[in-house]
Amino acid sequence: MAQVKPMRADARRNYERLIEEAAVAFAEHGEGASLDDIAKRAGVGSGTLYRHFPNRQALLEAVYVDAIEAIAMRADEIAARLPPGEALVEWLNELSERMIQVRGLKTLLGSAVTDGSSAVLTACGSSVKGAATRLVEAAQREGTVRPDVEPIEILRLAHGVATASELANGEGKHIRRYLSLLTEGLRPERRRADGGPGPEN
Amino acid sequence: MAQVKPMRADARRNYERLIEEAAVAFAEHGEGASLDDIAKRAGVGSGTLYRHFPNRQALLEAVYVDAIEAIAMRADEIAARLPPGEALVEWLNELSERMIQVRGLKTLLGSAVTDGSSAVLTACGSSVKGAATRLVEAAQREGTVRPDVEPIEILRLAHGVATASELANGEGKHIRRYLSLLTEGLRPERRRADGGPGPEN
DNA sequence: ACCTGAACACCGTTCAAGT
DNA sequence: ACCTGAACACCGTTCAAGT
Repeated sequence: MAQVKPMRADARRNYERLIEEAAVAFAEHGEGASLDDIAKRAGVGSGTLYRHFPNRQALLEAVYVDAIEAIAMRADEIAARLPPGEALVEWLNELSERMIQVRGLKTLLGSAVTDGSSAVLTACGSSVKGAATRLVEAAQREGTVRPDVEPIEILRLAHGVATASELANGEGKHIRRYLSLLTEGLRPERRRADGGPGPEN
Repeated sequence: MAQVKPMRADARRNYERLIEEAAVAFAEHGEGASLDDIAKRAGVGSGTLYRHFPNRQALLEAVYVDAIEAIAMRADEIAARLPPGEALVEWLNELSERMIQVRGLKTLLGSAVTDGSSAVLTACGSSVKGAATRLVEAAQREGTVRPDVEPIEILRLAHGVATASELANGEGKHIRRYLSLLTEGLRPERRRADGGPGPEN
């Protein structure tokens, strides 16, 4: 299942070179980097780039799949270390940080949580959605997150928090701050400072 | 003070025609509409467009100043009708709605609340910042908004909310929902359901 | 003082010709 | 089957020449 059709040796080499150079170019010039330039740097004709990646989105995704999968896996690592509520916040923090630090990742993840997102991107974003769902539902069972919020809503709001932090300054210095302003709204109204949702009557 | 240098009649006419056509083009093709096309539709050479508007941002701003001023003025209308806390939320709702409905306005207002925003845009965004400041401070005096949040932070978060709603679907159906998830975090933790911040000791 | 529009550099995308 | 690169259409931006 790994490879439906084994690529011809030269095709495979070109494919990999393109991804390498695309990663460099995106990091250097942002997600709008010249596709022609990427092809040239990879030592292939521009037509070859289009053969492998029909549009910029496809190339962006190929470049960032690993980073996206890594984010999804971090969710479980964090969940094993922290109580559900804190784990969710911590993961959202890392997610937002990466969206700002890795140029192009924000737009890509944005399309992944958009209502009418393409089938290609749905596949790529689904592991992130899965991770979010696990964290959110655990926190809801724990009682630290409102039971009426959907995981996808939280992902979209994290995207919003990243956007807000980006406005504040280029890097992600304000993520924690904006995230805390948001999470307070995600919690059920607290009646007490101590633990346990003590029965009222 | 209205006009430092009265423009030559033809220049003034071109200036206005450009803004008119730019408004149509931005509404039709988004904020990335072809500048050359706008010049052609306005019946002027492309150089004339650049003479009046050195870059796309300048043109966008000229097209949307009125809309931006209108938003700022709405703040006072709403403040006269509702208690401070509700007024803020209502205004943020209208602000976010317009950011989504009027193409290009979101990016423009985004630059206005960005840390290192250009001098041109600062001038244009300052009335919005003023409006936000009045509403936020009134709500803080009333005790319905945390005293440690800055107006500019709330403007950035509203931008984030608009972004999140945009991901949810093209129009702004989810703004109220996402805004309420946020505002819960803007309120000081409620100890009581009844009014008045009763003195603790 | 202002306008015009050709000219330039740079894109993305396609496709006939090659291997 | 895959690659090449010229060709095309379309940008933004500049600037010499015009009024």
